[in-house]
Amino acid sequence: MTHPVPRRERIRQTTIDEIKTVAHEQLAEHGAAALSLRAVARAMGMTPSAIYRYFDSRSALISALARDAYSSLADTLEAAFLAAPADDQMVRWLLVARSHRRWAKTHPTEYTLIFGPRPADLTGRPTAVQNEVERSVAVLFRCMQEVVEAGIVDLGVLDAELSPGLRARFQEWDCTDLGPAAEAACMLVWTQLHGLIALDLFDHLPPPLADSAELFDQQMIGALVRIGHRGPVDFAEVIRRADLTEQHTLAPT
Amino acid sequence: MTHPVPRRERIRQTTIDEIKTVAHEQLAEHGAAALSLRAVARAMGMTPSAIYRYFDSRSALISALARDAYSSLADTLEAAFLAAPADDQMVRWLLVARSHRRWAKTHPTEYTLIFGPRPADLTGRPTAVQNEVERSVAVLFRCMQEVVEAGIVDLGVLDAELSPGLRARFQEWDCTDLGPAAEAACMLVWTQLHGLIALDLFDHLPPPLADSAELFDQQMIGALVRIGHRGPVDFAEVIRRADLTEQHTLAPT
DNA sequence: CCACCGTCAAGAGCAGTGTTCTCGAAAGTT
DNA sequence: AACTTTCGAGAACACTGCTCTTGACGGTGG
Repeated sequence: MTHPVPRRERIRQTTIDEIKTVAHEQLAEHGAAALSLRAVARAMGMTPSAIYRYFDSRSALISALARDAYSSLADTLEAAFLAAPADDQMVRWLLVARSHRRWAKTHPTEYTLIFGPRPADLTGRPTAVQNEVERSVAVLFRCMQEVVEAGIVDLGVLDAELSPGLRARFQEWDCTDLGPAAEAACMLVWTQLHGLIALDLFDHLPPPLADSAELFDQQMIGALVRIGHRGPVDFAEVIRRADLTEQHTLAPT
Repeated sequence: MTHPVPRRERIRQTTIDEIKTVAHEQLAEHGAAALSLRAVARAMGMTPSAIYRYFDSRSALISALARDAYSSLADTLEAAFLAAPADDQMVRWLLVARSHRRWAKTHPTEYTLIFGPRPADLTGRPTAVQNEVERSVAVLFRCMQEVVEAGIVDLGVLDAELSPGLRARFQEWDCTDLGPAAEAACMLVWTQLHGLIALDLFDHLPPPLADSAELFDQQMIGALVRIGHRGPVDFAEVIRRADLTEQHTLAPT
């Protein structure tokens, strides 16, 4: 049988992958700023100049790693969404949020690469990255949509809070068929999620609260509930259900 | 009259200040990672080695800048708190939050220096930085205390959400005489505030929402109100009052 | 007044970096 | 077999943070 893809390009792709792998290790160890092309080349028995056959510059390499990071995060979120129970929207949201936090904790350097200052010279992004990030927010939107449709939260309260100008901005965004209030709700939980993860990851929380999964759960459930809950919510009960399904899906690996 | 402080140390302090000033400019222009000791020395007609008489290393310089940034932010917040009307706790909180956002927008590199990944090798911090950051959170606590005492929000709802373990952690924190629920409330608005500012500053918001003061106001008021509001709140009215006092205090400069 | 001594700045130098160039060897194509 | 494209090596340039040594200046004590 013949190879549909030329042998030349195949081995080229493998070296590209090897470069990215080695670079990924260096990045995970010493941080993004300390990523050295020469060190990467040295680690894989190459000359620094040879790397330039595969990446135009150091920034290009980091950009590629950043794109992979975006993709990895999106994969994780989608997987969490699909693995979560479809009939319990509250825990589904909590599990998605948890997987986001877990990913950030397991891939700290990638997280800073994505959400840190200036995403590593991602200037020339021909919607390559954009697609990946939209996959992530899509998961968030689906969670929100489910929660609203299930009648768990009422967007009426939040809708009343929106100023005309802000509502116009949300309508201009319009990346879904949900209304402006739903988009505002997404932004709300989104900022809360990112805020807590970032503060935690960068050691800006007081010691007793650092690395606290409980604080995260409480804030994430609360973020959803406070949008406009109908009736009281037993936080502990939600957490217990989430823990249960998580053990169920994580155990048989 | 004689100088109480020796002339020697005085001129030394001025050169230290000059180094910090020049470094600050370079930092503001090309970012923190691109700060070059040689460039700083070149800009002020010095030799690179001479700078080592004043700063042990490049990290030491950046740490010094970071400390100043912390101090600057704390000053800004305290000033905003004092300038705000004491009888309108809701707008007082909004004005403090706004000043935080404004500071972040006017000092982007300093903000990333503070809240970005690994605060620039701030390993040896003998509570020097710690004091400054506590000044900042103190302002937040005072806002929360005022709002609670004024009866604007009810901590009872939030208190019911806390799990025993989480309540224990908050009590262990105990950096104020307010209860665990109040501290949880502070963390809530704190994460929301930081999350939105960080996302905005690092260009992670969709274009229609980028750099939106309206979104910020809505989220900040909402964060406070949703903790446990008594009766409906007219967001537009709060914003109008805040705008008024802001024009009042900003105009006569 | 002079000698002293701590402080300062300069200069050279080391090890490292990203990047660009040229050149020879290998691989694939005709 | 000849030609072309691709690849890697090596040298070189302009940087970087940092260290060490060598003088020079200035305030202070004899």
